[in-house]
Amino acid sequence: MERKTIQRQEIMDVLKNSYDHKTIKELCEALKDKNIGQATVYRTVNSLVLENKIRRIECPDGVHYDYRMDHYHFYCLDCHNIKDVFLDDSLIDKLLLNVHSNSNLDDIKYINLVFEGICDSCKGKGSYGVK
Amino acid sequence: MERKTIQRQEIMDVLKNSYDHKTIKELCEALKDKNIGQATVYRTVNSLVLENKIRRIECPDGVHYDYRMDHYHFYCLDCHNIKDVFLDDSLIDKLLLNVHSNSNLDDIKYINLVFEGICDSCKGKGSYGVK
DNA sequence: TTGTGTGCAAAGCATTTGCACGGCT
DNA sequence: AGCCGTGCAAATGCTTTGCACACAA
Repeated sequence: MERKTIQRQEIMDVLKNSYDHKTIKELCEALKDKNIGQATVYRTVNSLVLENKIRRIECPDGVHYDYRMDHYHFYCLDCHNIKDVFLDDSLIDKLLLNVHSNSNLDDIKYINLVFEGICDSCKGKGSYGVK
Repeated sequence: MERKTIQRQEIMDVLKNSYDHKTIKELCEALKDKNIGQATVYRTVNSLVLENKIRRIECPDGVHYDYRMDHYHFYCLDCHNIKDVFLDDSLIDKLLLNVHSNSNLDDIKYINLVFEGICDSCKGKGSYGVK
């Protein structure tokens, strides 16, 4: 997929202008007045991920997307919010070096990394696990 | 979920004795002569993941499971095989410290980490991306 | 023009759920 | 006995696909 289409541009725009991390459903919702079919949203988002233009965030509550590739994410198991996690580049380098020396894998194209836990505001509530 | 049932034991046994990283479908397949319903497999596996007894591996080709929690995984985008990746504990500690200092999150219960790339044997073939 | 992208609707899968029954404790 | 876990089948939900048309190159 290489062509610049209106749909592709609109989808990127929604992702760029979002402060949250949208799911496919939310993307469709945000684009509903633009008359873009959900099949197009799926196809476009998939190709953007393959091109390393956007990040796919695999969370327990489903898949979310982020238009930036320079950071990772934290998912709160209590409130289900996603927070950005910026890691030092040097640490990522060490990580890749470690993978290489321990497993002899040196051609890594993508890192799927999500931390799951309890965020600061939820820790105060002490409600995790309470039904 | 706490009870020791035959089904729960059988499912753990299959995972323990597998060298690959089974999907739900493969688990059901391996258990088909044991007369265990797929709903039970789903329910049991989900609770085992929540209890941190097994690891959920989110790959582009679907979800796989590993009965060990002491390592991470690499997914080959070409041959779709999954390889174990052992990371130094000290590095994981640094990772968590980095998350804490950069994002103020210190209650992390689970790390979802999958490296995606081209494995050694596929690199030789040079067939990645060729249709 | 030519082939790729799009929309729509339907198909395809993976996962969850309702319900009655069975088996741990 | 009481309740949780199980099996079955159906329901749900997410994602992909077939096809005809539209549009970027």
